[in-house]
Amino acid sequence: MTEGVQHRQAEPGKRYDVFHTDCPARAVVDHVTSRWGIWVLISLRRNDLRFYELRESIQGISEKMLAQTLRALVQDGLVRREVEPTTPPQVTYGLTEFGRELGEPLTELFDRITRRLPPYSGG
Amino acid sequence: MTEGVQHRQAEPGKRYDVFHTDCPARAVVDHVTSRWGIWVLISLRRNDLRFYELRESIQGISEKMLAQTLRALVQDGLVRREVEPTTPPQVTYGLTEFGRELGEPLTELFDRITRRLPPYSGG
DNA sequence: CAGGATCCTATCCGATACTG
DNA sequence: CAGTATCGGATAGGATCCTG
Repeated sequence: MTEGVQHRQAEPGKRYDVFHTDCPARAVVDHVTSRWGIWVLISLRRNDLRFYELRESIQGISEKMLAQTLRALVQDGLVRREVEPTTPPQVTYGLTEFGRELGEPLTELFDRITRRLPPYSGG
Repeated sequence: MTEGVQHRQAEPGKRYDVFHTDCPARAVVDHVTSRWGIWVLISLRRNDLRFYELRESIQGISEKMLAQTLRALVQDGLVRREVEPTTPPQVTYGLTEFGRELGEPLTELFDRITRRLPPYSGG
């Protein structure tokens, strides 16, 4: 990290850094590291997916949380949403360049964890 | 922290990965990406810190959450805890090799976000 | 299929008080 | 200093029902 990041204090008496909650980056960090955000991002790294494909890929996620997570990620500019006006309607999600940028360290993180912790004793 | 992971059985032909399981890696991911986990890890990358130093470094964190986060991270083998039997007692926290391994992508993630989102216009 | 609205519970997390 | 224990408000998140 940039060494000076933490103490980016603005006013005396009011300590003010990214570790605290006011920084806009903090919101992105929160979304990315939210319970489901990381999985959505990693899932979409491979290829674009539709809503139900995402839901199946990330088993355990509820539709509500998927929609909510997706919305936050789209707003943050990490995920791109494409609606095809067919019948029935198809919505495809994919990563933006920013999303792909963040997907890398996220995948690396995930990778390092699983490399160290064998997923299943049975294989 | 979040231990309420969906229990899912392995079915033949069914994809079974860390995305939707009680895989041990999932717990680590949850701890690392917990509200405070990432900041503790990043803080400790620079150098070892004592409890109160961590608390001051990560402004906004309560003692309860710091202790709780630290405990989880120590249990996961990411953080090392050293007690010096002095008076008053001193406890120093530092990263294990595993912790340092994970700190890298975490820092990279954080770095890429802040690089894109300038923390403060006035800063 | 893709999601919004609602209800409700689990948990997170901060404040406070106390211990060694 | 370095925590632990407890309480209570806030919120995250699941289940279900409903719509275009």
